[in-house]
Amino acid sequence: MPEGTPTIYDIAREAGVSIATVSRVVRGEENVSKKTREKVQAVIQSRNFMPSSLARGMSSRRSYTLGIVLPRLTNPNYAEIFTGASEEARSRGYHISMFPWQSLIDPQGNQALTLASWRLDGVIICVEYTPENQGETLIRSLEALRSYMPVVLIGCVPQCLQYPAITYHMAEIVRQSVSYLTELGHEKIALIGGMEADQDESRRDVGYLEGLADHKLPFISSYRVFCRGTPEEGEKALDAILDGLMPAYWPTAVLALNDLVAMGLYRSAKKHGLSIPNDLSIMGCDNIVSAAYLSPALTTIDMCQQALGKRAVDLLLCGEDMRQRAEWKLVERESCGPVPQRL
Amino acid sequence: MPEGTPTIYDIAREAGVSIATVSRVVRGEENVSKKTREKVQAVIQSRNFMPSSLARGMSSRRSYTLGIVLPRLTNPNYAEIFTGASEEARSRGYHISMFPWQSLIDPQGNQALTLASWRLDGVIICVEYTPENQGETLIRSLEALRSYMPVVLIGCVPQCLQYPAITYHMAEIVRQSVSYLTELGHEKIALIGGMEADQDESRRDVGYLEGLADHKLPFISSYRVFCRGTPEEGEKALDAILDGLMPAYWPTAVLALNDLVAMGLYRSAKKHGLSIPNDLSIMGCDNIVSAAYLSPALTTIDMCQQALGKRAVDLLLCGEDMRQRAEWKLVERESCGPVPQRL
DNA sequence: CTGAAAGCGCTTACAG
DNA sequence: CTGAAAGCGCTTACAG
Repeated sequence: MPEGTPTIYDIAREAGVSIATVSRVVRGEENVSKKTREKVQAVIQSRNFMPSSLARGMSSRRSYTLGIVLPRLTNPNYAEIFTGASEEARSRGYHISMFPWQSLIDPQGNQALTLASWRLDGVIICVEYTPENQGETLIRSLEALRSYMPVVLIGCVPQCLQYPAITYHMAEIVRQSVSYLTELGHEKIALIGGMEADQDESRRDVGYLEGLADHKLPFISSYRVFCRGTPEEGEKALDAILDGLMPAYWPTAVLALNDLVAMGLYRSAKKHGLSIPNDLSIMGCDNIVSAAYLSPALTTIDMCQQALGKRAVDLLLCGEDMRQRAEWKLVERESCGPVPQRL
Repeated sequence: MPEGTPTIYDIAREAGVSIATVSRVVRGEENVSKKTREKVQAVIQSRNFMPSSLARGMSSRRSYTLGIVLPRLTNPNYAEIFTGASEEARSRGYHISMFPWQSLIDPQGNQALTLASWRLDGVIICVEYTPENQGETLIRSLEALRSYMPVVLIGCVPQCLQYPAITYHMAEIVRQSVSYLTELGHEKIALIGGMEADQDESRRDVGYLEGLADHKLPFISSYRVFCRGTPEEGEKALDAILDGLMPAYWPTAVLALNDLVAMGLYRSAKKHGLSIPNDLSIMGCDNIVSAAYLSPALTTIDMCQQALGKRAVDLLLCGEDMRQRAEWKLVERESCGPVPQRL
């Protein structure tokens, strides 16, 4: 930081008052005479004085700053969560700052609590259930962090963590998605999903099996594939299904982990000469901006990410210790259609 | 912050040493006896002690934290910049945290320097040239901020700001894009651009006119439209061009402000019964992840955003006062083809 | 190799 | 309505 940065002492001296008075003016306290206030404000203006949040945070033990940590930004829906959280925080007089996942767990998978060092007023953590960040390290990190600041979790939260959280209810979502597809006549429905958490209600595969059972459809193991949430992985996953089966056994509908994966499925389908939705129906999840602009436009699940971000801030600040479920809705577009009649 | 948070005093007492010694161990100083070090480290471990960045920043006058402010996260390429900057910062022992645009300028367009209060070791600011954030407020904010911390700018930087910066050379990019399209035989080329900065080299429209002149093509004013960087705006912009002209005068190629706008153009084209690239070639800018998964895959300009983020950190930390140009490259995919021969 | 002391820039009771 | 003083949790010379 440059040398000349003015402090509260500089302002006090120049305005001919004590630092306590400057502090009162800066914090907008009422009990300052109009005359003094104006004098001090004039000096503040002229020197472009901005009090140090560091000093303020130390002495008041509040930073009026929240943190949010997102696993990766390449998935646009995290941007939505951030936007929602940011607006809600601001409207309540808080500032919010985003920290990379490495502030919690470093690339080698070690606990890395730089986040804790910031003494924030609270932090929202979006957890994605992947082989690396489930398990011990995550849990230990969170426990340690909790002794420094309140934490609210978003996503697929491990059972053992009884924190305030907003959880994705993936089982129910997938189950209802299966219903939606069966109403269109589909019976050969594949799931290209992720590895979600350790509790049934968060697991896509659990909801998938329930959905099949609801409609008395058999479970065909080659229709259920796990993959990561990128287009590349999605493309590979569908390739694997299609290349491993005779066309007569190809699924007529696929539920994708998320919209990015769905984009990969589009490419795989094209490669295999399948037209969407005539030969193959595809359903995404997240409703990212691009989803509406794919061709055909992607039918997907809107996870209401902005609202989610707002609610997380709300939950963090009200201090209640509860779990909530994230809201969601199915967005019908063009990528799901009636089952092909050819067979 | 919870009450029980341990401080350096707690550790010192428990380990039977002075706080200076604890500080030395925490900071990894050499001159501590092995025995003392181990004793202190054991206590640190057991208490999960994490020193306060606030206190540390105050006393050392360094935070080892950088900031980055992005105009909005809905454009995925900002996520790329952040990712690149984040990696580079980490490899140099710095932490980086993202601040929303409101930390600089509030929604009412006032200077809002909460950013300055954080006494960061430096900040990267991605500036987008829009009617709201050009002009006085931005410039005053930046000037004030600069007295608190080093600043590096990315993007379309107003002429009058002689800061270290990495600038987009949009004029040259558009000029060469026009060339690329003329090589495919196009003569009726439209530009759906933005309002970039006040200097020629940053202006798409300047490069557009140069490109047309290079190839002795006439400038047709209805082919040049300004719009914001969203799909909706892009769709409207092309609608306006097509609806305002007889089909015989429709452009055969369009340069879009960015990939999101290009997605909107896809939809407008479809609505007007135009097939891409047979009837209309479209070129984007940014090379966001989705670009490769549109149908047809989008030909675009890769702005090398991750590399850009890395370079910005580099520039910030080396402290040199220079302007650099951002690198870029044309990515040929399927959305640009030979001019239609029908006419 | 280790400790005592001052200081970073604020806020917060406490007096007046 | 205003000021003097203590304290927040560290780092940094300075002594020893």
